[in-house]
Amino acid sequence: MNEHTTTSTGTDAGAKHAPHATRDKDATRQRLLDAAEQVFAEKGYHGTVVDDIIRVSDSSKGGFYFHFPNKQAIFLALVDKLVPRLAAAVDRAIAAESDPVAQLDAALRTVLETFGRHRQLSKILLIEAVGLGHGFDEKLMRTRGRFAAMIQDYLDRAVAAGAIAPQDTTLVSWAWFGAINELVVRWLALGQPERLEDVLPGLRAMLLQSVGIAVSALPPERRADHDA
Amino acid sequence: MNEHTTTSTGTDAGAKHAPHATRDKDATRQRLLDAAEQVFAEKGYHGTVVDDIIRVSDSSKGGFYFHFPNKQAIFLALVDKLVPRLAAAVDRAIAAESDPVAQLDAALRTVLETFGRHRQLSKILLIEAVGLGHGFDEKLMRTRGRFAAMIQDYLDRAVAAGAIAPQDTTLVSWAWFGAINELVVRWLALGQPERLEDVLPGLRAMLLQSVGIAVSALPPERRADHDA
Amino acid sequence: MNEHTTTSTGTDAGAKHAPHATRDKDATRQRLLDAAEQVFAEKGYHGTVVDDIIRVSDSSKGGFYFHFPNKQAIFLALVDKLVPRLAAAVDRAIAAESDPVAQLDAALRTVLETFGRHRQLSKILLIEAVGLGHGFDEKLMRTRGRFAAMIQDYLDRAVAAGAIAPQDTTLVSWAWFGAINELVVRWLALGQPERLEDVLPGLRAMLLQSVGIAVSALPPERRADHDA
Amino acid sequence: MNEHTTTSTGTDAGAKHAPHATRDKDATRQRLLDAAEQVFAEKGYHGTVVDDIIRVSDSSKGGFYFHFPNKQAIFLALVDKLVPRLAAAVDRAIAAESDPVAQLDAALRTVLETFGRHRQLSKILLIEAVGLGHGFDEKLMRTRGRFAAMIQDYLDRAVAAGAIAPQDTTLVSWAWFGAINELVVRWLALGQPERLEDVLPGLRAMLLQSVGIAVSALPPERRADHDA
DNA sequence: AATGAATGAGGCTTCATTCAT
DNA sequence: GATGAATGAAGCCTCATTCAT
Repeated sequence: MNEHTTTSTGTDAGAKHAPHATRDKDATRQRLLDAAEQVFAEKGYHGTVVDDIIRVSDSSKGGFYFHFPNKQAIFLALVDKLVPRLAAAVDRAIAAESDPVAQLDAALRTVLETFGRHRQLSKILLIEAVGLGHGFDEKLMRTRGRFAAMIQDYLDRAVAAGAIAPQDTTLVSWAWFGAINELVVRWLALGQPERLEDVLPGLRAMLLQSVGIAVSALPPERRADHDA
Repeated sequence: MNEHTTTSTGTDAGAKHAPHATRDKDATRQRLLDAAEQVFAEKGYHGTVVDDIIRVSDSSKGGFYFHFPNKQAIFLALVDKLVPRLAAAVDRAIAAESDPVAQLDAALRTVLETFGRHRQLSKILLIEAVGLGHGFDEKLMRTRGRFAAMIQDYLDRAVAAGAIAPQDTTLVSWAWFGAINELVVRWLALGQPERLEDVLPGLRAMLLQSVGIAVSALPPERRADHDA
Repeated sequence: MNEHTTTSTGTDAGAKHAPHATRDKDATRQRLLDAAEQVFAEKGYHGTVVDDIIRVSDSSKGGFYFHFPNKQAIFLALVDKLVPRLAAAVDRAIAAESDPVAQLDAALRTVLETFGRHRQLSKILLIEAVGLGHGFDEKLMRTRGRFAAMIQDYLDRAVAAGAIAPQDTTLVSWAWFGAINELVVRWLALGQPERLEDVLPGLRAMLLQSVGIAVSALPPERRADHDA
Repeated sequence: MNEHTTTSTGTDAGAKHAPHATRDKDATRQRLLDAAEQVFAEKGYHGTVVDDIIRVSDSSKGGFYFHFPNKQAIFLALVDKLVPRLAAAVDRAIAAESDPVAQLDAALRTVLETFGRHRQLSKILLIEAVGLGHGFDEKLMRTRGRFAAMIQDYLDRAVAAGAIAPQDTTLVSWAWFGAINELVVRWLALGQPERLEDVLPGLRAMLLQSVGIAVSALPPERRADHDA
């Protein structure tokens, strides 16, 4: 019934006299989001019933509908929280490097680590959000497009920098997204490879080569072990 | 798309003495499958109501449940019909060529043409079948794995033939599948590019390069026009 | 119990040239009845689906509805076959004796042996036929009433013969029927006692005493073992 | 018939500050039970549709399934409410007397009066609950066994008190139960005799004699119509 | 007589959402 | 803000029965 370790707002003790106990309100909302994340990842969107979220969050029907207008809304709120987070992390990683190859390394590592660390979010973003129909589809494609755009942006800058030859970066960016996405999904669904990060060396090589950047001739099996 | 051509007895044109009136049974089943294909593609799995299929197929509740034990079953029947069809077509295309590059060209062309021609099947296979939960998930991953295996098989033979360097073909095959898949999904959801086949040249170049096969330096925009 | 070999008409070999194979017709009907008996006893009236009967009888929907207008009809046909059979057997047993006590012994033994031998019929008659609603209820009460009437008839004759004192034989006959019925049901449902016939001595004593006939003072535990 | 007197909170007449609005919840549940009692008695278990109960109780589908997991559950809830009620009443009646004969009189009177007053409950308990299949059967036999055990307990005490001779009280108790049961069923189904209580004298005499207690030749209460 | 595909009314149950407290 | 009982539209599926062959 209570704050269940309010992740986000539990620490700033200053806000003692918030009007109408804002803390608890936020806490409830957060508990609902946490529960939703867990249940959606576990049972999928349609497999999840609002009561599941209520139960796991230890709140109530009324509480749920006070914070979210409907089931779809909490799902989208979840997605909307995840995407910018990941996007920002990738942006930061890229910005920290200057060499295109190093940038790709950094970005890839960020993506894989993020997904690797948050199975639940990953499932929601990459699996559960697919095939939902209605307004979901566009939402999802916009999300995917956003990732593709980030990749394309990176590629375009690489082209501009002369690091790679001019090419259809739009197409390539979607293809890259698809490739990365599939490996994550495989990991989520099949548990292969054991550690998601293990796909990094092979994936890196493949992507670089795909845009014309020669990769050292080392056999990937070798690299996989001591690369990073 | 609705071929109605009864698979089993399609050859004897006269068909005077159809044994056990198998004609009508198969025809009804086919009408149901056709309707299901249409409705599932349009509304998605959960958006589709059994009554929709009944109505479109112009049959009845009882008829539906006579032929399929439940809603899920007809969906899987659909998928199970599509996958082998596509797989066989690709196999055939590959078998018709001997040069690895030509094989990839042929396979890719087959895949894109097939999907391009059958929007509905494509949506069902690549979008609707995702995130369905239950026993669906494994089913889907098995399907994807099957395609990945086909790609890997191709790649392994290319390695054996010395056409490409040894590498982690498992990883690459999934990545390829993801890349191709994503471009088809984009086309389905966003309508870009207008004709799915237009992704062929760029995709082809990208994939070949990704495994270390140098592709002529022609800018892809150029090639797109007279390649194919 | 499922003789499949047409019980009723199987023997008169003369009827070779019956019009339109009457033999088979009756055989099918019998197969359906046999199957119905089995399935009704197993699953109860509502738990039984017509398809069950079809399957067990190895016939067809059409066949079923050719021989019986509906599900209810085959059930009633079953009951209507059983009741006269049992009634006649009891009548015969009674007629074979002249002493009232001997008559009761004979009748009781007949009833218990019949039920004991035909669990399925018993279940249908005494359990499944109860609480069916509709026109069933009256049918059932008529059946029970018929048995009660038989008992009353016996009692009345005993009264007339001076074997027992005048009393409300209507009431007693229903009570007797209820008592016997309950012991059979208990055996059917609980399997107690192991052999239905084992209730005979105790039941006999109780019934006789209930109408004022003194029974030998032997403790029933004793009698139960070597009486029969 | 519909007492609506909430069992749990019925005593505090003021009930101003009902905690957690338990009032309404219980009231709804009770309305559903009342409605179910009525409809089940009228139409039987299978003849009753959940919608009937909804309508009569003036509640809603959701309300029904909020209070009971399914149709079967409300039926069993009904039975589970009736049996202990009757059992307790009988126990009380017996405890109030010391003489075995007086005890039987009291118990019998209680049973017949209870059933006589609650036709609906009686029908549910003695008729509708029979032949329901599934888990119902055991439930029912347990119920019947409970009544039989009560009777047996009474008889055993009578034996111990030397009021009746040692005998197979298990068998007799079931037989008694069957006899009583049948007379009630007859009254329910055939309306004979007009007042259920009218079976008392005859039944009493028969039961007492059945265990060896001589009943005075006095017509009990004039011997019910002076025999038939 | 028999076959079995087809029909469709109707049943049970689910679950997103509302609302009085 | 929170609670949880109540609502009811809608979905899936069953199954007795019909009917063309």
